Amino acid sequence: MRYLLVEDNRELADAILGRLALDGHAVDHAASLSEAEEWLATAGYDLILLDVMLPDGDGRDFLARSRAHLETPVIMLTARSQVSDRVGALDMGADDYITKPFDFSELEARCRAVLRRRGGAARNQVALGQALFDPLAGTLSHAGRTVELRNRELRLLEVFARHPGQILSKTQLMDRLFAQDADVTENAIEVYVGRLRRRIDGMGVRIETVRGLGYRMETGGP
Amino acid sequence: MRYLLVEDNRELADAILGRLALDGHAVDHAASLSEAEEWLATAGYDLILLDVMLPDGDGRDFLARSRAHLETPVIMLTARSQVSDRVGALDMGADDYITKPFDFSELEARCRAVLRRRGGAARNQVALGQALFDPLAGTLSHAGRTVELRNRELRLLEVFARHPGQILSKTQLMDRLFAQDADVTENAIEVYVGRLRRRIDGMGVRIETVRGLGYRMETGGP
DNA sequence: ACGTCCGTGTCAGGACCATGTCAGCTTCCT
DNA sequence: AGGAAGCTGACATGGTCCTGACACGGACGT
Repeated sequence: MRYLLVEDNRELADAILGRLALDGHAVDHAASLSEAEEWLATAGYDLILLDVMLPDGDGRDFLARSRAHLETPVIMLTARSQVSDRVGALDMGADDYITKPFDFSELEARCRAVLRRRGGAARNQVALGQALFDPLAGTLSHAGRTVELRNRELRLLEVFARHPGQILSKTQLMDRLFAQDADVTENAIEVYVGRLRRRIDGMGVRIETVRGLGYRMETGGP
Repeated sequence: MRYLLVEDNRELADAILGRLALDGHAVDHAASLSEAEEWLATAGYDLILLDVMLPDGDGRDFLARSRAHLETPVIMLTARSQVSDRVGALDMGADDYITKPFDFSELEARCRAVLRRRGGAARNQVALGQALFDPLAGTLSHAGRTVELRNRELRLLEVFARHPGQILSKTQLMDRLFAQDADVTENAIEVYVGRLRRRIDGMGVRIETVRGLGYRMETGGP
């Protein structure tokens, strides 16, 4: 899953980033509302964790403005358990809220709960060439055949699907698949590309090697 | 990628220059704000690394003045982790900041992140005559035909695309293609120009030889 | 608590290919 | 004609990439 964390306290942000990365999620970090908007403009997220107090505005106002054209679920991080904060959060369109300080396991539980609630309703499938990619189900279908992808393969294909035809370096892919501080060899990417290739073989989607630069997904040919 | 490093400590500057050159980036160095302005007037950059304390002024003031007509992303290099420095940086229009002393790999990660954030959204295909050059995909298309370029050819064409119609000496091209300390003959450039020519033959773009001076890309003719 | 299974990341060995050099050739200028 | 500059086919080389095998650890069921 791909999260966006909007939180200006770097210490707390790092802690959350680390913890969520342990669960295998890709988490981007914005320290302000303007930064959050940049992230949102460039990528789709499954969940947004939004602080209330931010250097350039109030998270609730931001949410109210964005709700019209933003369907991603949002969990608010309220500084204190002030009633005003909590009441406002849900009214503004947040899916849940959690008060600081909070236990990480509780945060994870809230995330799962919100994702379950949202994910059950709308499931969007993406066309990849003639194949049909369902990120939520973790499947790829083509010509009546359906393959199931595992966690890492799924995330890898998600990244490729978001940048079709574009060369993605192994470093870029690592940034998406692993946590910043994760100590992983680039070889891991080679291995996962290999596994993904074997799995999607003959499904109208292929991943080409561009020697020295990275990989590129092609959706055209046979 | 083309970076501008604004840093007055020569020792640190050299270290950064060396490291970034290893990644294949072209990095120019300015030791003061006035020098930085000269560089900015002559060339376009993909990213600027800007120190806070400079002999002729404060990097933040410089950034605040320039932000209106400067859309290049900026990473601030703050001397210490002083809160005043850090808070100011983002408000002044920096895209990110990093505190000295920092690890080179972290600097690289920040650079990647900022570039991804900025450039990730709009896929910029460049028109080269009647051909369409897609640096991210590493392809050149013309009249329904598409050729794939490899690493060195791609970088070479990138350099030419950035200076269309301009004569580029073999030395200039070598500086862009190879690391500073790389021990490469000028003949390598001749070889790569030849390979690139063969690949883009008939695509409305050609590279002319200017005897004794270098090469020049022309986009006009057949 | 224990055992099993599955997903994950590393490693080593090998195949493959982009790369840079060279030598001989062509082209251009004087 | 002669020399200098540039072009190109061929080649050795080193790096990049692929893959089977394996160790590890968490998830899960019993």
